[in-house]
Amino acid sequence: MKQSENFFEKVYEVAKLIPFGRVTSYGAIAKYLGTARSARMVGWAMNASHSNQDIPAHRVVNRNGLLTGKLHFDGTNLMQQLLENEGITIKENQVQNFKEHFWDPYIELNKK
DNA sequence: TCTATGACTCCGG
DNA sequence: CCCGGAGCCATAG
Repeated sequence: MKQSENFFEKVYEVAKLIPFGRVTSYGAIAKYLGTARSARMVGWAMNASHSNQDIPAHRVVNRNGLLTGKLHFDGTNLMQQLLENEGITIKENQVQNFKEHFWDPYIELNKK
């Protein structure tokens, strides 16, 4: 019970730390949280983030930069528009130059 | 208590 | 290079 809340809270915390115009992957967050094999759980946490609008879930995509969670947003292209609004180009539900926009919490938050 | 499912990833053919 | 299957772990039914 408490652990799950802590897990969710951690996911939210990391999600909030994602810089403007940057994106990361579920696996990267999971790795940072110490549950690298639970990338799916990160997605689950995002699903629960509906109650926390402060969570920029649109900045979280799969490791290919694919907007897998796009369908989980209200609109059909809301996620894409939010990202494009941050200067990120989306094509075919995919983040262009994903490698350049990628933000790895495990590295970025650790080296500092 | 057990089974099914998923906003993922990795590995093999 | 593209496609399919298995692993992983937490939540819901």
